[in-house]
Amino acid sequence: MKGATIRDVARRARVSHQTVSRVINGHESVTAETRDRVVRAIRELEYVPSAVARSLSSQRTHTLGMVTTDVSDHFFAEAVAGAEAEARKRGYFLIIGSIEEGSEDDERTYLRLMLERRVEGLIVAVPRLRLAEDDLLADAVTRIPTVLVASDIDLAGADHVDIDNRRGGHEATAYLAAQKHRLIATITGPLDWPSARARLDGYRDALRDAGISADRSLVEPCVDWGLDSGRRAAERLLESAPRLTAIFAQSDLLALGAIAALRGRGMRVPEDVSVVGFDDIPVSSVFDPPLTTVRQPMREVGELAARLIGDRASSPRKTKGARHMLRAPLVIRGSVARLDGSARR
Amino acid sequence: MKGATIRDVARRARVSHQTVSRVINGHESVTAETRDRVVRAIRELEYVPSAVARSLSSQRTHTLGMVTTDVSDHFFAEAVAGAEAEARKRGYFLIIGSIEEGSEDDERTYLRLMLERRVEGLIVAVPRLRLAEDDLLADAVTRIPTVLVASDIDLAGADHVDIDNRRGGHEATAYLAAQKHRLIATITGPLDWPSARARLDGYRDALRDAGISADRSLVEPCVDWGLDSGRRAAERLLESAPRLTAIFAQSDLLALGAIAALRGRGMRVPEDVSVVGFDDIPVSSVFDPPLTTVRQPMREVGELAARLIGDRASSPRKTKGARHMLRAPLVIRGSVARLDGSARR
DNA sequence: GGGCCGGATGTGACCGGTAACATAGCCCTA
DNA sequence: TAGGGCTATGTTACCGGTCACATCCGGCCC
Repeated sequence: MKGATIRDVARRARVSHQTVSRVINGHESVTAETRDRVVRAIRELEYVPSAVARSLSSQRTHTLGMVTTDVSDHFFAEAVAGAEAEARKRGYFLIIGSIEEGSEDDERTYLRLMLERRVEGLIVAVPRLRLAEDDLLADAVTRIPTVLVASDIDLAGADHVDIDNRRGGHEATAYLAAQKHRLIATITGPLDWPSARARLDGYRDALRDAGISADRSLVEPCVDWGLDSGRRAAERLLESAPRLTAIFAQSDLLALGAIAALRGRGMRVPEDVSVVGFDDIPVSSVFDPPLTTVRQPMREVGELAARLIGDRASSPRKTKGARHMLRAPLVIRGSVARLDGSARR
Repeated sequence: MKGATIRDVARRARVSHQTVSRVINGHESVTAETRDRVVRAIRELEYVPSAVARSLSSQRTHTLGMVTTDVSDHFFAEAVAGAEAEARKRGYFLIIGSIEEGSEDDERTYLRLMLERRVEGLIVAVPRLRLAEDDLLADAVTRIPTVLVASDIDLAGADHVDIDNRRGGHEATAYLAAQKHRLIATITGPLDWPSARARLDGYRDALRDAGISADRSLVEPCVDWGLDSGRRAAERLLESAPRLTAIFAQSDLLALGAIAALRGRGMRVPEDVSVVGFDDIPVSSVFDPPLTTVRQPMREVGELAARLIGDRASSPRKTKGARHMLRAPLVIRGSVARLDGSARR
């Protein structure tokens, strides 16, 4: 019998539906003998309890929702994996809505869907959030615990989790400066991403700290974070600043693209130009040269987001949301050379 | 009012709850005037309909479930993204369960959860499925449309979607043979993955077709698909078969690891040893040398899986499941050199 | 031996929607 | 002008669980 209900089971085991419910939920106070009869009936009828009905009557869905940028992006996939693991550990099920560039569905649609499904917590990992003033999101925050990931909008009542991009950008640039580089260019991601702006700020901070004056021709923004953009950006940089000796690229892919372009021009990395990336994607370590980069702990970001929600859900609601910054440490490998006053080109 | 229900709205708009339901579902036969009153009440009460209640009474969840291997693996993330996009296009919501290596939760747990949530279709993308004889999965198949992705178990009634790994392995190897290589080694993934075995079969087929006799010392299996494994495998190969001129690695990461190892031994790629990978991950094209590899259309796999389920759900149930093979084409780049009888080492 | 207690089980309402049918106007036609 | 049919709306049951409370029964205490 396919659509067996709790009452079907009850009838077969000749008990009340309530007793079946007790058996399912491992309640005390059921005779071993009765339990057996019920368990057997469940098996015979291939009964699978309905989470839908349970949710309706118990008013609990044991579900968290996560709205994210396209999961085929490694970065977000990691965050999802982290959040999922943590959620499951706490007895929640994670449902995700992955927003594709160019799809009709946007974050509002997903947010709405999740609210309708009565998720008990919400993780929003959409960096280019256009919802700043959105009633829907503000509304969600008043209903359920909400965590914003990698977003710069400040939503009262919501927790925020982010990578310390500014510090990461600072470390990368400072490291290059410490290796005696002076003409340090940077290839940024799309500047409508808060993370791109923060990394750029870190870059500028570090130059200032090192007593290097900023040069606008050394800053090259891209429309996306991909390889091709990195390649083209490097080519533009070589036009505008042919004497640069180092590049801080805001993503590993941008860095790899830049390296390809440099090689195409007959330059060696790191001997002629040093390169630092950002992300630490899996291939970075085997690239030739192994890429020096800033590691983003995305998995931990996801975990932390889920944990914060779990905490909020269980404890009496704390008043205001905090901003949690995870450090992105510099991983030193082989794509940066020390610039000695002597040998260069 | 936070927990407003359809009846609260009805009271406020001074209509019956059924009329509210009609407005929500865009039903005809509601006066513009009445509709206005209802819409206003909905807004004032910040009413969000409950998908839970709706599902219970309508017996429809508009939800597909996808159980997959860890989504932080690029390969599966792509498949998820594809399935999600297609599902949404058809009005379904995709909920995913991402199984982590070493976590307590296994596919059975997730399968169970999805069944409880009354998903209307199921995509199972767990290559190393231990469920072959599992009652739970067999049971699921009888209840709802099910698609198995990249699995070699044959489940009556379920559709199967897979990459044509055997053909892919054949193409890669045949290409090397066509470039006059004779001592062609292969680095395989874990042989408990069906895809690894199929690619190995393709490799063997191609050798046979080219009249090259198989040599067991040229086959090097790995415990995972990662970089380090590729590196170590290449080192073992150089021990056992120092005169090899080509390697077919069953994943791009294995290939990149192998290339790193070869370089570590002072060998050039492709001049001394040619390498072909499998996957076509994003960095393959910018690697130095650009990697010749077999492209896996994972996104399409996910899309197709979702589409098959949608079709099944809407049309009268076709009897048996079909096996759909997607072709994985060889992408020729720069990591393979033609071996002329003349110059070699 | 009656009353009380607590464990095992049953009863009925309820969660928030949808479905099916009922009803009340209203217009149209014979 | 009565009856038929259509439109707008209301009424009630139902989906499949959980919850609160009722009931039954045996044992124990005084």
